[in-house]
Amino acid sequence: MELDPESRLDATFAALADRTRRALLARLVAGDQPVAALAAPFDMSLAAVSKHLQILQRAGLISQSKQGRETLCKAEPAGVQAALVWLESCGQLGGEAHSAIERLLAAVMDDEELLSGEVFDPDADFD
Amino acid sequence: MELDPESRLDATFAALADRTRRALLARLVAGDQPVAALAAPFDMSLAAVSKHLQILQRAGLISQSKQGRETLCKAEPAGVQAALVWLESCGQLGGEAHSAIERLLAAVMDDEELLSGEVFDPDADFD
DNA sequence: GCAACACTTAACCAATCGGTTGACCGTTCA
DNA sequence: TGAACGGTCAACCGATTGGTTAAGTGTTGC
Repeated sequence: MELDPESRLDATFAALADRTRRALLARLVAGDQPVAALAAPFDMSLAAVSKHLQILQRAGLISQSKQGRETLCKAEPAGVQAALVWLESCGQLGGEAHSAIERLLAAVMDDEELLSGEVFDPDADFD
Repeated sequence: MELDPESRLDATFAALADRTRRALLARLVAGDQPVAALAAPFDMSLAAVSKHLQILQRAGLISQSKQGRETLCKAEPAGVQAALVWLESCGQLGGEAHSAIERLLAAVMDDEELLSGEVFDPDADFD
C-alpha cells in the first residue's frame, strides 16, 4: 500500500509540514525514545502525539517497535532520502549554485581545499 | 509577515506536500513561464492553478512579476534552501551516512575519484 | 487478581484544503 | 471602442487535518 513515489513524496512532505512532527523527528534523530517520554515536552494530549507518530511512521520517517508495554520509536533516515533527492534536483536544475549540495559540488570541481570552514549553514534550529 | 523560521518551514513543506505544486515547481525550475502556459497541461481550472501558485509564492518557492497582461513565474531556488538544510541536518545526525550529502562528503574525505559516475540517485521524476 | 501503566482507537469538533463556477479587473489589438 | 485574452477574487462545496475527551487493549507488578 502507498507504493508510487509521488504518493510517497506527498506523505513525506505532508508529515514534515507540521512543526510538532518536525520536533518529534528531531528528538528521535537525537536518540530512540518510547512514546510517553517523547510526548512529555509537548503541550497536548498523548493521543494527539500518538497520531502524529502514526503519520510520521506511514511516511516512512520513523519506525515503532513494541518493547514490553512500551513502544520504542526510532528515526528512519532512509525515509528522508526521497525528499532530499527531490529538493536537490530542484536546486541543481536552478542554474546557479544556490543549494548546499550545489555549492559543495562546485567546490569539489574546483578541487579546492574542502572542509576548511563550514560547508553548510547551520541554520536548522532543532528545539 | 510570516517571519519566524518555524512558520517558514511549515509553509515550505506544506507547499511541497501537493503533487500538483511539485509539478508546477519542477516546470518552473526548467524555465520561467506565464501562468496560462504553466496551467495548460493540468486537468483543472485556471483558478485552481492560480491558487497553487499563490501558495508556492507565499512559501517563497517561486516569484511572480507582471509582464504586460501576463504574469511571469520563476522558481526561487533560495526558497528550497531552508527545507534542504533542515533535511540534511536530520540525515547528518543520524549516525551512518544515509543522505546524499553525507555520501558525497564521505567520498570527499576519502579523496576518491569524484564525479566518476552518478553521484546522486536520479530518482526524482520530473514529468 | 487487579490496579496502574503505556498506548491506541473512536467519536467528535472547528479550521483548513483542494477544487469548482462565475464575476471581475487590467491589457492588448483590430 | 469594444471584444478577447490573462489572471485573480469571492463564494461555495466535500474531504482532510489537528486537536479534544472517553473508552478500549495489552503489559507489568504488587
